[in-house]
Amino acid sequence: MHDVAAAAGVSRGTVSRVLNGGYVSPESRAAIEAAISSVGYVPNTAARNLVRRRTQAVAFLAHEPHSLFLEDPNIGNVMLGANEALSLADYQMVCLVIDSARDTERVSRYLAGGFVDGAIIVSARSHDPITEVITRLGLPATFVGHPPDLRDVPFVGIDNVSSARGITERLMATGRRRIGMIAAALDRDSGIDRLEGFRQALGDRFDHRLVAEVPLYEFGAGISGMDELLRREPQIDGVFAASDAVAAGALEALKAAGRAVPDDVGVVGFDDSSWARRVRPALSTVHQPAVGLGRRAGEVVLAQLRGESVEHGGILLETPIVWRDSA
Amino acid sequence: MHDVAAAAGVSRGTVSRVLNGGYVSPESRAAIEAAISSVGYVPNTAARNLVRRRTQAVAFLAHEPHSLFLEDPNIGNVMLGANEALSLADYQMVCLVIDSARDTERVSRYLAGGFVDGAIIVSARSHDPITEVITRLGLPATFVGHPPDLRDVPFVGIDNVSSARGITERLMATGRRRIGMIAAALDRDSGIDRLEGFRQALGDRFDHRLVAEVPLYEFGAGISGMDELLRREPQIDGVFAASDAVAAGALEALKAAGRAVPDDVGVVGFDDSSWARRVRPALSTVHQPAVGLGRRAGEVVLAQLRGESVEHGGILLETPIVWRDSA
DNA sequence: GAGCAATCTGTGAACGTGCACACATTGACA
DNA sequence: TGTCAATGTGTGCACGTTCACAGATTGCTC
Repeated sequence: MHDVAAAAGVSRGTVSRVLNGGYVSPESRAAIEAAISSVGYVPNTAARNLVRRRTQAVAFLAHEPHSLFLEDPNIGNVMLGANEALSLADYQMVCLVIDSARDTERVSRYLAGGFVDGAIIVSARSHDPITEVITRLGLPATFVGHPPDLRDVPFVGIDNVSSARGITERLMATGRRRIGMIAAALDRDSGIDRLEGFRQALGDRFDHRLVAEVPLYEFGAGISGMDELLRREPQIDGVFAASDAVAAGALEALKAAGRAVPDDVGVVGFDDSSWARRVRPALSTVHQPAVGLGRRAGEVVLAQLRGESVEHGGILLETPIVWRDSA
Repeated sequence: MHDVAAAAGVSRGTVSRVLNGGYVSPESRAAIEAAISSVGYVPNTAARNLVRRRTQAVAFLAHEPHSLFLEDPNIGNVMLGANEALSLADYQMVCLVIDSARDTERVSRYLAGGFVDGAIIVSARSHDPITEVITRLGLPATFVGHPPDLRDVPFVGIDNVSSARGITERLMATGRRRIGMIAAALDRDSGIDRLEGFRQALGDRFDHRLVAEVPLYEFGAGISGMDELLRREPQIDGVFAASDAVAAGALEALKAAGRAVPDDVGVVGFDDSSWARRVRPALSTVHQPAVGLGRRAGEVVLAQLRGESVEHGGILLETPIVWRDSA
C-alpha cells in the first residue's frame, strides 16, 4: 500500500480512502487506481482483519462421520443455500469438516483465532465441544436442525412431527388398513419426531408391533426393517419409512418377498432426496427444503452480524408432500 | 497476551515463548499457563498471520455447478481424504464453493488476501479465472484431475485410458461378441480418455456405430444412450458405460426393452460410486480411489508448503476393477 | 577469579492495514 | 471581509502478535 501511495504521489490515507470509501478527488482516484494495477497490489487481509476486527467470512461446520457426510443428500444442498445467501452479502463461506478429535481441536482454534465472524452448524450432537467453544466465544451462530440439548439457540429446521403426520395421513387416505413404520435414528430429534408424527396420525389405530426400529437412515437398514415388519404382520399394506434411503431398502425387501408396490403395499419416504427419483417405483415422500434451510440459516447469521437481535428458538420451513408412484 | 503477561508477572516475549517454544523456566511456564487459562486467552490468529506470513490453512476449491456438486459421488470423498492429510499436519482445510461469477471474484480476493497458504482444486475448467489467479499469486496448488489446458502443474489423478481399457478387456473376456459403449462428457479429459481406452481394448473390432455419445455423466443420459445402441445394434451383448450413473440408466433401458442383465447383455460402469451397489444387478465397475486422490493431493500441497520441489505433472493412482453382478 | 557457555528474560521494531484527527482548500453567503 | 460548510488530504497511532537482539543470571572450567 505504501508503494501504491508512492507511485501515485499521495499518502497511505488517500489510498485507503479509495479502497474503503470517503472523500477523494477524481484525479487522485485515477492516479491511485492506475498505480494499484501497475504495482499489482492486493490488500493484505490479515492486516485488515487485525484492525477492523472482522473477516467478512462465515464458517459452515459439517460435523459428520464419513458415511453420513456422503450419504446425506441434504447437506450439499444446505451448503449451497448458505453459500447463496452469504455470497449475496459479499461474505465468504468457508466449510470446515470435523471428522476426528484432532479436527475438533483444530477447528476450535480456528474459530477462536478470529478467522470468521460467524458460523452455521449442521447436525450438531449433544454436548458438542464445538458448540461449547462457540457459545464461550460468543460467536454469532445459527444451527440447521438444533442440537438435542439446546432449544434456546437460533436455528432453522423443519417440523418433523407434523411432516410425518401429514404424509402418514395421506397414506391412510389411499385406503390402507394395516400401516407400519420403519423408524430410524431414534437417538436424534429427527428420528424421534418422525415416529411421534406417525403415532399421532394413526391415533387409536397405532400398534407398536407395526413399528420396526433400525439404527440409521440407511438402505440396508430399510431392508432388514421391512423384513421384520413382513414377519410380524404379513397382511401389512402400507409403510412409512423414516427416510428415502430406508424406503428404497423397503422396496427391495418387498420385491424379494414378491409384493407389488404400490398395488399390494404402499410405501412413503422422507427427504425427497435423489433416492426418491432413482428407485422404481419413484417414491412418494416429504420434500425437505434443504437449499431453503441453508439460505435461511445464512440470512439469520447475517442478521446476527448486523447486530440485529434474532429470536432465539426455531424457524420452521414448509415441507410439501411430493406424491409419486410408490403409494 | 499483554494481560496474560501482566497476570503472570512476566513480559510478552516470555508468553510468546511458551506458546511457540524457546527457553523458558519451569516456574514462568507454570505461572503463564495458569494465567492463560484464568484470563481465557486465545491467540489472535490475524495478528500472528500478519507477522508470520502464513496461516496454517489450505483451501479446497470445489468449482461446480449445483447439480454436479451433489451428483458427483467422488467429490465428498476427495474432500475427506484431503482433510485427513492436512489434518495430520495440523493444517486447517477450508472448503470454498464456487458457484457463480460473484463467487469467483470473491474467492479470488479471498485467496489473494492471504487467508490460506495453499490450495487444492477439483474439477477445474479450461481457462479458469481462479486457476489464473492462483498462478499469478504463485500460491502453492495441486489439482485433482488436471484442467484440460494445463499439463504442467502438480496434479493427482487416475489413468482413464488404461482403466477403461482394462474393464473393457475384462468384459470381452466374458465372451461377449458385440460390445458397445455409452460415451459421455466428451468435452472433458476423462470422457475423451475413457473412450480412447475402449477403442484400444477393441482394436480391430472397434466399430464407431457401437458408440453412443451423450453429454453428461447422468442417469437420464444412460437411458437415452442405451436406447440408441439397441436401435443401432439389436444384437448387442455388452456395454461399457462411461460412469456408474450412466450404467444405471442403461440397466433401466435394458429392463424396459426386456433384456436380462447379465444374461443377455453384460454391463460395466466406471467410478464405483454409490450407484454401483444400489442398482440391481449391482454393477461391475472401475474403482475410483477418491479418498486416496484427496489424501495424495493434500500430501503434495504439504510438500510444496515445506518448500520441497514437487514434480510438475501427474501422480496417477491405481484403479482396481470391482467385479459384481452386472457382467 | 576470570572467562565462557548455557539458560533465561525484557525491549523495541516490525507486519500492513483502518481510522480519528488535524489541516488545507474552495465556494457560498451574510 | 469573515464565517461556515463541504470537500479533500496527510499523519500518527492502534490492532496483537513474532522475532532479533541485548542483557542478566547461573554454573562450569582453567
